[in-house]
Amino acid sequence: MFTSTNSEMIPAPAPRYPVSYQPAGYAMSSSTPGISGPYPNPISTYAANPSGVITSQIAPAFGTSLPHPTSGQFPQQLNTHVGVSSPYPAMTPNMGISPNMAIVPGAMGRASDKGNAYRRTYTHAKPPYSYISLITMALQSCPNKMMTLSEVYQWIMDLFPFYRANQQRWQNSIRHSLSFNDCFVKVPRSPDKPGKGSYWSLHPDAGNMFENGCYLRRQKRFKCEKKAAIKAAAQEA
DNA sequence: ACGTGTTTATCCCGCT
DNA sequence: AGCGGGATAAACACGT
Repeated sequence: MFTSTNSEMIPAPAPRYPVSYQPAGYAMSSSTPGISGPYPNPISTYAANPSGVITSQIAPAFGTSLPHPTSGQFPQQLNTHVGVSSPYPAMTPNMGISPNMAIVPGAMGRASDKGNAYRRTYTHAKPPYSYISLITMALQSCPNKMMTLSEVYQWIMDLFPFYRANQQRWQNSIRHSLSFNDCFVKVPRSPDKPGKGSYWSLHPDAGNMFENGCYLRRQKRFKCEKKAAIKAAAQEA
């Protein structure tokens, strides 16, 4: 799919987005030895012209894979000796199975796993990221750092098969997160780009909420003082 | 009608 | 136990 590393022109599938943005390519990497996580690797975005031809590759904001959910480190920082495509450090044979991993029948695994009837995979497990971090990653992956609600949904579903089910439940949570958390701000559509819903972006003062920390839980919730003051005044009246 | 956005409520969990 | 952050449910308003 979108896994080519050279710069030749690659015909893209029918663009889902009118803007010059395509979501991450998918690389299930069944040939990758060791852990074959369901997460795409690399996570890259591509600019495509209106006819759907990719014109350039945009450097991914989050490196070539997703950050480790608790250390914030990327796989290549954690592990350089195997081609790990999941956001976790590589497993060694005696590490056991992490609680976040699902075990599915149909072994592949690395050579040392031969005889093991199971393949380690995250495919059906809930990704270990909070909705806030998922939204943040989605927004940061986009060249202009803003997305519509439906683009956020699509980004999450493209990357995490888990979220292709029970959409009503988690999408409600996404809307709640966007609206409730001051770190996300609505950006009105420009008149030349009519459509449904606003764009969402990260509050400029929110900083990098997950930079050195945990992708499950922020150290502290970002609160916009101005917004709080307006809210307090409204309740006073 | 449906998607989007806001708000309130409740539960859970980890931390102090 | 109290608190804060997050997940989920649900009611409601609004615009297309």
